[in-house]
Amino acid sequence: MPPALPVDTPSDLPLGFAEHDHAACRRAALDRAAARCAEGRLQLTPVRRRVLEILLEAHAAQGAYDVLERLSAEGMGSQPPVAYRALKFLTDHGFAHRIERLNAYVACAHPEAAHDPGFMICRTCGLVAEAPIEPARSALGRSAAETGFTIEKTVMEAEGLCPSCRDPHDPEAAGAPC
Amino acid sequence: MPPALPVDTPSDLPLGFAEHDHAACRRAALDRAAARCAEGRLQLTPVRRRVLEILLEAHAAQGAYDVLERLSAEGMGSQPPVAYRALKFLTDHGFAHRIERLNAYVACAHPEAAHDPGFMICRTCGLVAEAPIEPARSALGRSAAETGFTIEKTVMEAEGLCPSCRDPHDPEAAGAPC
DNA sequence: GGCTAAACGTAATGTTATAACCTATCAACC
DNA sequence: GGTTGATAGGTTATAACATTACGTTTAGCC
Repeated sequence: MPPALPVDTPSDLPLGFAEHDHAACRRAALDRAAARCAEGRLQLTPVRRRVLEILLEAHAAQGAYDVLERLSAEGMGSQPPVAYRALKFLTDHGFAHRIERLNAYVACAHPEAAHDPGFMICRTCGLVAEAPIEPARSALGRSAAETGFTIEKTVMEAEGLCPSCRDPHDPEAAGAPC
Repeated sequence: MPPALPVDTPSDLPLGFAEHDHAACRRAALDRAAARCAEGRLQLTPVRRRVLEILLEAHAAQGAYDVLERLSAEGMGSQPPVAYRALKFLTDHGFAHRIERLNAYVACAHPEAAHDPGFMICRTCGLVAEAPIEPARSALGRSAAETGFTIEKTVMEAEGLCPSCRDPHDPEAAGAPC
């Protein structure tokens, strides 16, 4: 068995596509969320914590009803609002993001700071990688500036093939297990 | 009554937010679509044509069921697949786009050529302006290139306030009637 | 005419999301 | 110690969005 990989990815790939010690990755994200909640007087209640854990299980998006099914199996509520309320808390506070293209949710890969996220979604393996975006520097941001449009929220999602799915046999192409 | 405005907007605002002769705008879009269909052996059937007309009525997004209701009132089909099939035809061939953020559809503002669209969505008046985007030059495109991710489709949507809704009394701020 | 492919009509169902109302908990305050 | 207000959770019902499946019609072609 190989030694545990560091949480910070050795390659320059974004977290979703890079091989890494995911158990540590999950733990770290959960700890950061707990710390942020403690600071900000936000309540990381059992349901909210569990939903975040479920989202953290993989760098892939999960539907609200998938999450609900997991909760339900564990006796934590069986009706849609339970899942939607927890997901709203997590997305409102930046612990998770909604992927509009998929009507689904992912844990945030950079929960340290507020940011406008962009996503790369692999249509084959379903992995989602998050890239921080500066709206002002995006193509759409430039259009908005010219137009006088005030951007409040951005949705930036690209769908396609991740390195591993594109070149299944290329060892250079990352190592996320697809 | 003022003379008709030219279809090409006098200001540098994108179509959705700029004052313009919308009747001419609609006619032109419909004519272009008809021409493209004739060239490409695509059938612009009555239902498809009517759905495009409905979408062209305003530079705002309409839900599939809004469209269906209109069709239904005119005796052109009353079940969801009627609307969804027509919308799929229009979006597949670039005559319309889907706005993921709104689960809704807009007529394309630049149907001459294939393009990756970006959108500015005003949360107050609902107007949607389309900006052509070059994915390769977008922030997400640069991330993808570094990552080795192959982009096949992009979703680029900004939600916020259009010039008119932000500065309701400023005559400089376009003139789209909100 | 008979064939095929594309489009359409319709019923049923699947998937995603929210409204509305009530209860539980807990801390602040008098 | 009881009242109050804020926040979270439980539950029912329903709204909103989308697709599957299957049969019929239409248009073009041999």
